Amino acid sequence: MQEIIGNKLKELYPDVSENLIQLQKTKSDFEGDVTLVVFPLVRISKKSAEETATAIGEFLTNELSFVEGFNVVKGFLNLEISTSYWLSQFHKILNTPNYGVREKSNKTYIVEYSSPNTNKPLHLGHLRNIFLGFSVANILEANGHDVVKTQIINDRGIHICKSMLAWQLFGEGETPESTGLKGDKLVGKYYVAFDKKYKEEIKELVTQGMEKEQAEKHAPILIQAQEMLKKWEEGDKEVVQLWEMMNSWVYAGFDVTYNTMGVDFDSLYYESDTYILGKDIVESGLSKGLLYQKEDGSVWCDLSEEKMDDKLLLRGDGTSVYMTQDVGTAVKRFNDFPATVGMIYTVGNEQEHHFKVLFTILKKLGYPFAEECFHLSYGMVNLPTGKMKSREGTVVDADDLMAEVINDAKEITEERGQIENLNDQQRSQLFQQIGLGGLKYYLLKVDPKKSMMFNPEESIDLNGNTGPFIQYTYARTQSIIHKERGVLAKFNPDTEAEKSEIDIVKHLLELPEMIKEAGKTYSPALVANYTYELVKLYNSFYQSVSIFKEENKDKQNLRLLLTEKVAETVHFTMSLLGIEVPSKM
RNA sequence: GCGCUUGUGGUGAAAGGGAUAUCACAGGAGCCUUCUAAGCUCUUAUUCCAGGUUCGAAUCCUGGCAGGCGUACCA
Repeated sequence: MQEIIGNKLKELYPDVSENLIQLQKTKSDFEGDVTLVVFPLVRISKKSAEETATAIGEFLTNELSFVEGFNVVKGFLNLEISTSYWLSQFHKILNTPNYGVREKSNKTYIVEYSSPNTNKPLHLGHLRNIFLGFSVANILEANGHDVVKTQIINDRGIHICKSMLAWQLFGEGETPESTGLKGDKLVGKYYVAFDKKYKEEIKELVTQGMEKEQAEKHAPILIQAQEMLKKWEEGDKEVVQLWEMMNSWVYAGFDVTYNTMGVDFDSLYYESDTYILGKDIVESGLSKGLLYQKEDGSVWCDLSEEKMDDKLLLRGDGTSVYMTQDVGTAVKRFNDFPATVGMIYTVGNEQEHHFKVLFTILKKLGYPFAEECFHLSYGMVNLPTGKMKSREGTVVDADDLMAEVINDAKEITEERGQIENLNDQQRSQLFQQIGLGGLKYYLLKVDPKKSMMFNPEESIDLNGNTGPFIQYTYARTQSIIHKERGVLAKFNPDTEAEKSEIDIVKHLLELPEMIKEAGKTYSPALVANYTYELVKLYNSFYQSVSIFKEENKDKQNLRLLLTEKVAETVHFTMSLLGIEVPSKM
């Protein structure tokens, strides 16, 4: 429509350019469907806004059959568009296969999310991260791109050795099997055990008269952990074996969590692999003179031009830091997937500086893909009690939280759901869909940039702008669709239509643009808001007209088709958020 | 100190420079003999402050104020 009106306007004012034509939805307080903002055009028309608007309104009403009338309010030209126009647009939608999905672009995007440490279980913060990354991957796919979902697994380093050591010291041979604990939980338990012992030792040293700072460096258990790390780097057989065993526990535990979450990955990168490549790259960068070395042998990247502090890439003793490994990972990924035009790092905003530095270093090392890296930064999830700290045990565990929301869903559904005809397996699937749907929607509907407060006591809402509300509406559509068998005839675009029906059509027409925008801005929140808006319109429609009591077949048909299309769209957009929709609830 | 970022009804959020700022929750008033009331309809209440750019600013710029994050030979 933008195009048609734009072209028409050029007949009236040959000088107008595309960007002067601002069409938008008419606000609900005014008559009309589409509004042209005429202020930008007054320079060309050389008349007042009101006069210009009236002139254009008259012109368009005469020239375009679908413009039925117009009104002018303070320089805004509200155009009234015919019902038949909207219905013909709806007809087009019905005939578009995979409406909303864009054509193949032959471009590859890599989306990284989760990227856990292998020394503790996943927590609430990971949930926001993973749901966000997973959803962005889906959105990019809907935009026609090939997507590689990946993560970097931080499986080595001093923090990993800490839980290994604690297990060795206090574990008495415990295994997930012997304890019945999930592998990641068991390992996490020893990470906490390490910290407890460590703090005790510090306290003891301080009472013996040592400065706190010194004590923190000289606690025997820390020294032991550092020795273990060294042994690991040297390939000590026993340590590596222990490392492999405990990591395998953690992975088995993570798999269970990912499975419940309904997310997956296409490729995995391990820090234990990529840090070596990182070191090689840094050394070659040094020999090319792109990096510099200090007297103690440490290697740095000069960032003074960028007004940042220089960044260490290799320690004096030749060991690597986090950044070294990240350089290696990035290079490896672009080698593995040469068609990549974008790499999205889903990582919390606490690491914004880190990624700024990373991308700068990659650029300085001469990798053109540095331009294609993007840090999808999101705000922290806070608790009413303050910040989550894993060592202090103030985290909300991912598994626990999911179990809790699923249980909430169970209670509420048993109370008011329509589940008489479902068997046990179908019921538990439904509870999971609702509980997780609520949780995912809750975490995704907010702009990722904003930090958020999460109250586990109150858990998640079920009314209003929530996942279950959308799921509920979907279930309604399904119940209608199940009854409609045989009723549906061919669509007749010449029928009459209610306002609530046209409103749905208008919103459906916005789907492709929304998908595009969400892909461009990596924004699941946009998808969530769109879907919410759609089901609200549908519920309003649902309440105001009857489908099966309608005697006019064409009208009834339109309502059924709208129901089907809304259902299909909700299914699609919710799937972009990683949320399932039930046919009954 | 410096850098990034956020400030919108009581609470949580929305608004690609456009009209009288939109939703939800909570509060108030209604709607089930009718396709699922986890729903619908109505109602009360909001742009941190001060300047500036613009025909037009929640949005852009400058300066404050307040919160968050960062500024490691940690990850």
